[in-house]
Amino acid sequence: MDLPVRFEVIKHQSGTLARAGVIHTIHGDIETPAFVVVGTKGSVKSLMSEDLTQYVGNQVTLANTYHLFLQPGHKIIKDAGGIHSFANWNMPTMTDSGGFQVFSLGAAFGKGVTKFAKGDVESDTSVPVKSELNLYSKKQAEDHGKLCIVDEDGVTFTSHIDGSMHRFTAERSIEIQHAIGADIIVAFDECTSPTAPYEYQKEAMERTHRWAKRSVLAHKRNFEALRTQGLYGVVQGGRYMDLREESAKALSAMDFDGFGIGGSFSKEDLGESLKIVNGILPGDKPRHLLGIGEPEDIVQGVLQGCDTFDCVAPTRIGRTGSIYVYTGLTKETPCGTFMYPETKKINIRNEKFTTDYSLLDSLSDGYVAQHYTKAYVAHLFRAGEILGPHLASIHNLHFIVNFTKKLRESILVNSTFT
RNA sequence: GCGUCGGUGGCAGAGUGGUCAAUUGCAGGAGACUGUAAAUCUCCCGGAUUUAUCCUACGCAGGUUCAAAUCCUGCCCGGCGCA
Repeated sequence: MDLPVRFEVIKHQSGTLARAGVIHTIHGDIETPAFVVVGTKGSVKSLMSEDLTQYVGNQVTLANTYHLFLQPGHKIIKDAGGIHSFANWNMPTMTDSGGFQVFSLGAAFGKGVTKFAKGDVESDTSVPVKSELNLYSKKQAEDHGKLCIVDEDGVTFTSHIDGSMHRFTAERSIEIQHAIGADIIVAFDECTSPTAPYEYQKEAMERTHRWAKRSVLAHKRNFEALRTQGLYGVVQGGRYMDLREESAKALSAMDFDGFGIGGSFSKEDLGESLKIVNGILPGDKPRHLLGIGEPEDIVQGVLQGCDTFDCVAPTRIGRTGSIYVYTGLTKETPCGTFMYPETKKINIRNEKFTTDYSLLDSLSDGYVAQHYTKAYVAHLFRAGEILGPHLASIHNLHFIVNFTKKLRESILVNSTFT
């Protein structure tokens, strides 16, 4: 019997960890490196499935376990026949475990912290070194200014929707992901804040390893799921190279179909960090860089051996008026292994675009880029028309999906056979 | 014509003797956004300028006062009512 998620490397690039390959799933193949479109609540914000297949051209989407669990509830998705039929996503899909929400609703809640640390980050001393155990209450969460609290066994969330309390454990997350039915599911982990001190990062990482083991066991207990869904484990360790190394080793020893690389990074060390991790992770399994996907980051990730990337940036910045465009120049990767197109972002709401009748991006071959002008999209944004964010989202997604595809082609053209 | 209410920054609309270059919303200018608490958030928004400060401003013109967007007089303009 074939594994539900099977990875095939087609070419390695000499001198780097970059590789081109294919991830085979029951709902189709994913040619890697590939960008994964994010549809957290089973919806790529403002896009219907046909927008994805006809105008974006992505191969795979990612939904979120925590969000779908709260709304509409995984039972409804299961009864609807799984996420593919429920959302009309006729392509490979992934679900994230909810581990990111431990960060976004926990340590990062109300603090404006992102998983990317720029430069030196002051440690947030309010982060407890020892996990808060038991005795959780809504009031406690409010006192801590967060909507979730972590303990050894799992995480207790206060719903950001209605304040109701919910409990996630490794087993629970896997059970929900089985019900949702994505092709690739992810072990429950804790995404830590870049402001958390070393001691906490280490503790959280070790706990994530324990959850990873439990996730594997929970997955193996479900024979139906085992036949149709692949399970990824998540490497943690934050900004610390020794922890990253330790985490990669620990996860490599477990029986996963692929790996996610999660947690927080410092912008400067992203490449170095990935190099260490991917130098350890087994070469015959796919590696997904969780939540990172600005063009330059993807170049870094591909060079250092990552195969897939998801990121909310294209849709989120698109919705708020930032448009990816090519500059027309080419850039060379740091080690000179291949050339790639230089990109930049423009703010389409800027005054100067109101009378700019040129195409949204004449150098991009996307449908939106080639059929709508900057002046028109600028008008849509100014007029508050929903079509503005919609077109911007389609364009940015097509742009980044295609940008990643170009990197794949570079590898195929320039590289040696494996 | 008489009576009455009102005329505030691009617009709407607070303020009704000093704490007012004037609350707030919209419009406008710019920025942010990386496993989506996000069709969101932040900053700027009379002029000159380095914070300070100075200048010009609350229909127009005078006046009262140490001090007026705020009080008084006249004028201009608008709504409503009565002729």
